[in-house]
Amino acid sequence: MSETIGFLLNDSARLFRRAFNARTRDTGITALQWRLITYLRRHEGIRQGPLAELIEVEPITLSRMIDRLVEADLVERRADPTDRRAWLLYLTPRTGDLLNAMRADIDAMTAEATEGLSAAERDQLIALVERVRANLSRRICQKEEAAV
Amino acid sequence: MSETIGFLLNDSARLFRRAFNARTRDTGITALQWRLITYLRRHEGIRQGPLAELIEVEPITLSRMIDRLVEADLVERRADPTDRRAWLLYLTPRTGDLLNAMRADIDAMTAEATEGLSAAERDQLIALVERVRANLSRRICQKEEAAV
DNA sequence: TGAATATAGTAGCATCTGCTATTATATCTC
DNA sequence: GAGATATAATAGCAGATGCTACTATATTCA
Repeated sequence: MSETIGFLLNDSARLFRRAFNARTRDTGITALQWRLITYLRRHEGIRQGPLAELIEVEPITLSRMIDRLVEADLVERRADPTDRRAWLLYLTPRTGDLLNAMRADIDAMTAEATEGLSAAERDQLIALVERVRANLSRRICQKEEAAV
Repeated sequence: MSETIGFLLNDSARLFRRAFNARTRDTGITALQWRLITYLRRHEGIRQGPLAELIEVEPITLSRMIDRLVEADLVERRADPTDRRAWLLYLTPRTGDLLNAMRADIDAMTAEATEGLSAAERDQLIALVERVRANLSRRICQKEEAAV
């Protein structure tokens, strides 16, 4: 039993990304870009820093994802009038159409990934993985607090 | 509820990698290198192709990971006497010591990630994620068969 | 045997990720 | 107000990942 939960999660996540990207390659949107956009849609006008914190990636990671989305005309950076260091993030008109067009694929992917699981098992899976995520998330915060 | 299981898995896996790498940085070994080495230890003398298939990554992905491990003197590539295209992979003497030294950290990480879960819940989590992984793995195979 | 086909591995390109360090701007403190 | 400190974002570097295309070698088949 040397297969720990960490590596199991990593494998599953990677296989999911691969399947997702294979399915949506013609749209030019990757799995993680789609997910970032869905977050952004619910927080239009947010700065990069808080968005990075929200999805719990490093600011530089987000910065580069935004670079590509701006390049693809899916996201717009507007100067923050109250702070010249900061950008405010907005979706472009293109984005809504793309999200809608991809929605069915996402749902199908999710269904395939959880095929054979009962509704109760799916709920339980999500609940358990969320607890793991919370544990790992909490560790980081504690570490930061300890450093202060 | 737009948080699908795929993205949840991805987040958890990423946070696990981050915590793992922060903890083992002084060893120079990343989470995924450690995991590759543990596979390799049980299959010394294997070729790159079959090992890639075993851990279900693309051959080129494995090839580059092996490059780095060779560079770090943890893995050795020996020419296959029966096929001049192929390499046989072996661990170096350094590797065993490193694995033993890291074992405690891995176990601690896993414990932290599943903190608050009962033994039964941990088993269930692993069982459910394994089913998801199997689903996603199977999809690829079906696709390949369909393509033939 | 020689040409067609298949296989083992790698190169180029791109995305995602994070660490450390840096720049530009804002805030705080004296 | 000026210097110290903090913050928003980015640059350089590196690892992990996969796609397409390629090279070198092996196998097959005519």
